[in-house]
Amino acid sequence: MNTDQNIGVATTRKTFAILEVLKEEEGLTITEITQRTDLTKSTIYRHLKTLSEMGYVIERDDGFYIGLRLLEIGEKTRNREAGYTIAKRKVFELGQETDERALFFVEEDLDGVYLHRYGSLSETMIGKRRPLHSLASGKVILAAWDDDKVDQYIAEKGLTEYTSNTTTDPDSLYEELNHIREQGYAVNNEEYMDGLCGVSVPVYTPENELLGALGVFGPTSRFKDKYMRNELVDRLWDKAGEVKVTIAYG
Amino acid sequence: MNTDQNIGVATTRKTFAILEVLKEEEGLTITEITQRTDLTKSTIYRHLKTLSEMGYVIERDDGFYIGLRLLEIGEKTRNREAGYTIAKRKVFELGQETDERALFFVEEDLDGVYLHRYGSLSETMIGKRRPLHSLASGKVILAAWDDDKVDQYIAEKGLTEYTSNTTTDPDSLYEELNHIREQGYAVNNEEYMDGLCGVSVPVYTPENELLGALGVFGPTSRFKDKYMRNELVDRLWDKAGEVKVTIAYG
DNA sequence: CATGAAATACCGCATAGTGAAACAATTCTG
DNA sequence: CAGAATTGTTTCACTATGCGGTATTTCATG
Repeated sequence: MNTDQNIGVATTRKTFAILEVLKEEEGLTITEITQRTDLTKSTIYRHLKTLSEMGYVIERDDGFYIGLRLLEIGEKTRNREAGYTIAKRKVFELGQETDERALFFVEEDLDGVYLHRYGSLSETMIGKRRPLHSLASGKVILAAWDDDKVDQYIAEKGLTEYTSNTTTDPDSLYEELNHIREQGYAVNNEEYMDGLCGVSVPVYTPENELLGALGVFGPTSRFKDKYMRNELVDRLWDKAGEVKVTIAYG
Repeated sequence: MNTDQNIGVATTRKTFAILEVLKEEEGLTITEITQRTDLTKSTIYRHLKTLSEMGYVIERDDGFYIGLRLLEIGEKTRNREAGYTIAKRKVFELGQETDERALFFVEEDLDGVYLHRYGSLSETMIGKRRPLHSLASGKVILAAWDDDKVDQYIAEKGLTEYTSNTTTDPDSLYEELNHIREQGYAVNNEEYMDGLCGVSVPVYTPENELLGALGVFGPTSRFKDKYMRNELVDRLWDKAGEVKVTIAYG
């Protein structure tokens, strides 16, 4: 067993260190990237030239930018499953019909990731990662797992406290997940961010495998218990069912 | 001047050679990637281990997949400009209102790239690259350039013929671009693919810089001249104007 | 035109990536 | 269930290649 970081290619790590910096802030110059990484000017220079020659990075007058060839690669993940594309449509419909923010959420490496979102003002949040135990959609995914995998999540990721409402105790989490399994949906009551509530349901494939979670979220002022548990949940179940049916019968 | 491919980091090229293969076809094993590249088994092994350790690639039972961390990086490009996000909304509205396929198109490295699209069945096409001279949206972008840049496009990319309707002669192209500049929109009459027509308008920022092109496309049977040039163009102009206004005044 | 800063080019050195081959694990096959 | 075949993983010696310090050029600025 080899657990040290020495496996693999150090050069590739450097390349992605640069790309991650550009993801955070575009239009940086070489010397600005020097300050944000522990890489040398010549190293960054060489890497950026390589990347821009291949189109993964774009060089403009004011600095370097992420290239659209990386978008092309990344988008592959959103088209992997037929259900993902259908879910995209459902997210938009949800947003339009409820006039709230809506999302489709999947898990990767024990993180929750936004795959589709409706209702963002400036940023789409797509690809952003969130802790599963602190969001309605995340808890829906946890509830679909067996105890072993939930244990693994707790062990590897920990139940970090984001607000005073975050579930940080394993036993409480297990109890809550059982409850979610029974009722078929999850609610987030300001557990990740103060003032933000949400409700979410699981989306299954025709083979009854979990595809992801479909959810709606918004300000506490508007997201009262009755609103979420009656109006929104029913609509979410409908949409989740439509995804399943559309996968099966087009 | 250094024009050979020896500039830069060869190792990074190998990493992306692997990622490009996975973009084309996910779920490949190491030996399958060996057949699709000129890389050694051990090299691919080491690169994949590095990439999956960083989350840019996901290892499953049946092979390797593009990781969502690459989606996160790639999505940065779609949120770069405020106008991009607004255009996304407009593309969806266009699709809903016309019940046709709609797109928002930008240029990078002399290629046209789909940034937003509505109405795809299985694949979103986002990030896919198309030749500018063979699509309505591409010609709109060419028409916004000065002759020098159009010359550069012709020289570097060439006017490849995709159908018998593709404009392959520089003089005809210049003539057509002038026409597009006058009328303020472009039409694609089966110039990229037989049976496929489209119409597109430019989208400008409040500073009157070209942001991209907004378009609608569909089958020749439905996309008659009057339909495109009256109904659709007016609606496209409206939406393009709304993008501009929304950028300026929120 | 001088000054400073950033980008680019150069180059010797040692590291780190490479490929071949050996080994282990897994699957296929009769 | 044994043996074969395929694939994944590890090892290792070699040297190609990535690295960083420095030199040079370009560019902006006063």
